[in-house]
Amino acid sequence: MAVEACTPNLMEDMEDDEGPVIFKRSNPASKQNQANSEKKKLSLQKHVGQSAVHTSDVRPANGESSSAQKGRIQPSAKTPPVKSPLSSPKASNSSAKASPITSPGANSKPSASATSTAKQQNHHKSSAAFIEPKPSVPAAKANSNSESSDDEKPLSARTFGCSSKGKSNHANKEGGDSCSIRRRVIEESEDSEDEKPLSRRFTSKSSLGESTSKSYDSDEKKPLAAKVQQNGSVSRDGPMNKSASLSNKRPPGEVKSLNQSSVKKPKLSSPITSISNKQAAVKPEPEPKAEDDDDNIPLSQRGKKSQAATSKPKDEDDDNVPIAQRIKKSPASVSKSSAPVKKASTVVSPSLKKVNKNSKKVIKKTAYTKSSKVPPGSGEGQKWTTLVHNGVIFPPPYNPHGVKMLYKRQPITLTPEQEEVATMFAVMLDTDYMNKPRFKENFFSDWKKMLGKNHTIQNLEDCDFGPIYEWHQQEKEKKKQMTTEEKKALKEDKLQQEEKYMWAIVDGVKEKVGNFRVEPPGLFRGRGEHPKMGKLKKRIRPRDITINIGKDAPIPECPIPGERWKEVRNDNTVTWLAFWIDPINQKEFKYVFLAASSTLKGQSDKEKYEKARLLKDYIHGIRAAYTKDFTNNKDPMKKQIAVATYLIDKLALRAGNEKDDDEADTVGCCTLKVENVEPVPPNILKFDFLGKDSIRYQNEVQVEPAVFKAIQQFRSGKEGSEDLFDRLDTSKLNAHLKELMPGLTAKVFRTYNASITLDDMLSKETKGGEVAEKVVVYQHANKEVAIICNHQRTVSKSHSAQMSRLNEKIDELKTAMEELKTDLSRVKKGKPPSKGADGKPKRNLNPEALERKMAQINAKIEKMERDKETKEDLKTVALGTSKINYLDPRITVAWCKRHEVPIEKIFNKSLLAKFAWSMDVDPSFRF
DNA sequence: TGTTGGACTTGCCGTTATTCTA
DNA sequence: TAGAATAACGGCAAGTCCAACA
Repeated sequence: MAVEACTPNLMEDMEDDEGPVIFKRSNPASKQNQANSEKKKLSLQKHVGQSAVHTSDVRPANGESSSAQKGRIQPSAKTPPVKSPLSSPKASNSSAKASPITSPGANSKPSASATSTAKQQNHHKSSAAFIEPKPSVPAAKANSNSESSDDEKPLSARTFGCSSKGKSNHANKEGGDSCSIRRRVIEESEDSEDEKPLSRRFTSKSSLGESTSKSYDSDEKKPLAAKVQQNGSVSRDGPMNKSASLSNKRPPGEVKSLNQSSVKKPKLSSPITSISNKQAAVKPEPEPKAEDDDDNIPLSQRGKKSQAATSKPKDEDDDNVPIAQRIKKSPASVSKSSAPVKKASTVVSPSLKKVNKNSKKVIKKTAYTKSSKVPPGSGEGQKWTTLVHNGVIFPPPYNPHGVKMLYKRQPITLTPEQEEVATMFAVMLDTDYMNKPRFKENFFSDWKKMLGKNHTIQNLEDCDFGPIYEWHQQEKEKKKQMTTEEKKALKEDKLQQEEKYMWAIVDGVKEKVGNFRVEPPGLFRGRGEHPKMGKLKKRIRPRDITINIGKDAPIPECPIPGERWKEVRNDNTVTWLAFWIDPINQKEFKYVFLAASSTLKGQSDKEKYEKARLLKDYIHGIRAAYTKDFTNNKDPMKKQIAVATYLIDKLALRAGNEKDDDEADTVGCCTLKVENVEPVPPNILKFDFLGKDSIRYQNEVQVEPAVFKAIQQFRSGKEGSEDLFDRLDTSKLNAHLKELMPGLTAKVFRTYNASITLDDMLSKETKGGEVAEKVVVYQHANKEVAIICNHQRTVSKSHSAQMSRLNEKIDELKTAMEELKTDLSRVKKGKPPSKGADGKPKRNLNPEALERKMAQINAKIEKMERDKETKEDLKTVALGTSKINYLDPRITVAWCKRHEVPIEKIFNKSLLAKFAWSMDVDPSFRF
């Protein structure tokens, strides 16, 4: 089906695609604004809200309903209003301005520390259950891989592989030190220098990349190297220093500047069937390449095969092969893969059946898994047979502090309910939310309802929450001052109270519960420019909560006397233990699930990765198919689907569901607006949009000319705020993807590309050496994945201080070095050493001793320089997210086994528990 | 066929615990 | 041993995606 797509032309284009790739990300630097907290506090005032009393939701528990129920399904109990112990006398109005709060201070938040020292439950059972019916590893197929080799290449291989120069752009926005990581595919790598931002730049490709081929065969059989000498701290220096660039998140205020329109898509929605009947499942690579095929191929050979396939100049390593090039890469492979695709062009299933000569094993392997989306009651969607747990624990009732805030400089007496909400606001005085008018408006609007329309407080501007803020700071300080014993006692006390809620018994197995604590009331902290930020998140009560539990299990006792659960269900087709309606968005729910380490979660995790691995078998055909479609297809919807799939695959974009007006205005692939993608001739696309969590995505990518042309076409005649893909939404896209591979959805590409990138980089870059060096290789690969997925983090508040300290130390060492040099030359001439800074004569050392000292200092300086570089390099890259969500742990475990790296060097306790199912993977496992 | 409800995963951040360094 | 740096943990917001419903 895609044969035609692979025209020589295209191939050429693809080659171009190999240029340096730079990830560009912005730096919102929202935190940076903390520095302004002083100023912020000066202007806490805001507008008057409304009247309309509405307090019942926020009142403290005053149980009035009957005692704990025994029945199965209980209707929610209605609760009469709670009498507030304190009346709210009217405070006198004075015209004076509210006094500003002066003390800055740490961010505060109702802490819910709860250090649950998770007793590790036995995962043996569970992991045993997950043990794959490990297919006997097929004989190495050292041949015929050319066709698939490229397809299986991770994105990074294309994007970062070729000496890409990571560039960092620090664009200061709103006083924040925002910067960006730019990834791009422009030929002239040198130009990166031009783009160098204020701060440093990093060459994104380290020397690591050079060690492409190395056989790990010899290591394969070795046991997990717990015995390997650990080298202490993981050195972050080394090759990884060089990579990428920095970025910061988008400053809140900048959101608007992007003109993200909130215009919602009037979807044209042509029926998906129009695609379906033509596009058939893309057959996986025909060769009987099992998931583990590659495992047995020495890396060196793999390297060779891909090189052969590309027949590129020697120094141009395979990393640099772009998607399209892979598609075209081995003509043979293309035709091979395309044939089945064509063949399959009638129906999905036949091709799939065929496919599953290959994927049979996959299906078999995942046979233990059940579709999670089967109609309840059908029996097939069953998630558990018996489920016992103790429900949830509620935050303690509000304990009034009695500190009076000021209104027009006069102390105001508030009811406990009013005071509670005022306190929620007061403790946020030193956060960035105080710079957001919407936050304050929403807060005041909700609070005003509680105050009542005749209350003295009529506007936020005249409110001075300073006294409450100060009180809160003092409380924090007191807590800090507690002795270790006191803290320990508190902790133990808490643990004791919570212990019973921490566990559930699922099918007879004790499993940890994830979030058994009901969320405390507070002010909603939406991310980005969320329209509902600042709204009151009311206190959740038992009557809001639906419990899910086994039929024969005892109903959890309602922990608040006199109240009862909203409902008790016995639904074994779902995994949640409890839920309540999200008080901020009534259309949504908050669930209580089992912890990540549970069998159920592990199972679905494994299914996720198996699906992504399955994509490896199909990816070649899929790429060929979309290439053909965006090149030749005249049907606008198909063309859009093809381009969207290309972007999702190439850039790891998210699907991009439609959003309501009451959500932050962010986009994903399907919801990109015209203004988010700027075509720059000849074939560069500049992306700039706010993605999930309002994290800015900035990137310049060289794309295939056909894609470039298509984008221009999709844009033509549209306003900036209109949808780029007006014929498309995620359901259509996913429906289409499912025709190409069973169960395929947009997000699978992210998992696939992340995992295969890790696998690829680890295999290419791991050399011998100390454990610490190998760990650095891992971190480097991890970082590349994080960049691909645009996983950012806020620059820590102390980052610049830390950098300055490092610089100071380096300077000191350099000065000492200079002195030693002088002394050495003096000593060599037979003179005494110069006097010290204190004017006293220094000890007379012989030249050898001086040289030794100099060497030591030099080593120190070098280490510090590396630390500095690494710190700067990673200051905006979040490595954890991909590790937790996108990287198949089996890749890591197998690599650790092969290279005798203790797994604890890579996975912390939580991850070890979460990935217990992957621990017995064969060392030869390859994604 | 589009919309919505529902269930789940993904993701960033603040707090707390642990480790490192002087 | 204290304070700083870093890692781990947990909270909760915000995505994805499926299927029932209108």
